[in-house]
Amino acid sequence: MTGKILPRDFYSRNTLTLARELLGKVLVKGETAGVIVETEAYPGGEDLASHSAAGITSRTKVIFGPPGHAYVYLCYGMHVCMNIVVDQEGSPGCVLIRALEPVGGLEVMRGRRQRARTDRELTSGPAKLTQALGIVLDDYGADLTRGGLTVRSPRHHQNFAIEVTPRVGLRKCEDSPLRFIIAGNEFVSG
DNA sequence: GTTGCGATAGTCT
DNA sequence: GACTATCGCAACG
Repeated sequence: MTGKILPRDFYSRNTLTLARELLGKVLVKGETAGVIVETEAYPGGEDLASHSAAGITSRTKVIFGPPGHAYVYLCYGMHVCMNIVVDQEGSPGCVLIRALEPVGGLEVMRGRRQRARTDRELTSGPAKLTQALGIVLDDYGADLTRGGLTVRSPRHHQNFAIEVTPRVGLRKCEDSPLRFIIAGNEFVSG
């Protein structure tokens, strides 16, 4: 179902490049897996919507560390969202994973997301996909090049068109075109 | 099918 | 003490 784990070097490029490159890659946690079909870039620095714009805190420190790690945080007091730390150590940058197309462990996902009435609702949103894959706050800082939470190449490469739109759910910098989706994919969020 | 709103807790001012 | 990178339910059409 999935190919090789992506190496550290893959992640040490700029944030916008990674937001595009991560589309079509496979996020794997335990026996569950999904193809990344929607991402958002949070470059830090000048981008005031990035959590890292406020500087290094206990929550954001992983974003300033080496790339290829997970930045997991709690949103609205009840939802868990997952980012991938990118760019070189010392340069803040991360990519929010907003939607997946489930490709493995569907039965496990359905068990974790009883509210989902269709398979589309399993992973068509940032907090839905973490619930479906069993990603929790304890996965903060996890190394994505080894262990139970990894990102891999797809076994069979497919061509697809990429669409760019503004990011979702922001009050700051809401017009910046930093959201990337696989055009026409059914599992992209609404 | 669409719109509106309440829940809930960690983080920073 | 305010704010939040969301979701799901209820009430419409």
